[in-house]
Amino acid sequence: MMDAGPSWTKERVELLKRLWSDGHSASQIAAEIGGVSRNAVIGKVHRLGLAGRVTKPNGAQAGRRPRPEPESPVSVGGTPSVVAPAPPALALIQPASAPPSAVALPESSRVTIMELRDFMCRWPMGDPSTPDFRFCGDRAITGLPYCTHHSRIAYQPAAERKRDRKVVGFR
DNA sequence: CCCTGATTCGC
DNA sequence: GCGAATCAGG
Repeated sequence: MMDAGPSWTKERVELLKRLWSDGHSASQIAAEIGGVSRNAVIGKVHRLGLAGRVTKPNGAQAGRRPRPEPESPVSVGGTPSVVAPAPPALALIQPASAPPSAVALPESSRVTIMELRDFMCRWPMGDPSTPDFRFCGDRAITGLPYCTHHSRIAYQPAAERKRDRKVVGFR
């Protein structure tokens, strides 16, 4: 019987259209239809002109592919030695203007970056990528970015470590 | 690392 | 036309 590779039959295309317009993702559709990869689905969607269900702001659509460039077969396989401009240290940001509820600060409440003040502990709490990210906000030790509690955590001396020295190698 | 869609290009 | 590879981004 029919065992040829399940190509884009009319039925499959219609199913694709329906699922796509229903908001299913490409991988979901691929799994639903079966026998095709999500790339195949995406490719088909584009060929059908169904792409761009949601118009994103500024046409800031995902993934662009500028120009891979095959790489010269003749050139020597040299080390890229790419320049790494990465900044040496992460600068902590602090608000220049006064926070919403300035003056009176609760002793121990977490603060947002907008509420963070010079004298507040900058110990990060939570996931910076989530909206509930906060800083400790307690009174920081003068001259240090952290409160007493977090300073102890941040600046742990190498003490209490010399005991129990096991024989690591020869001697 | 998981996921998303977009794009390119050899087939 | 097809879709793997590769990309950018959440």
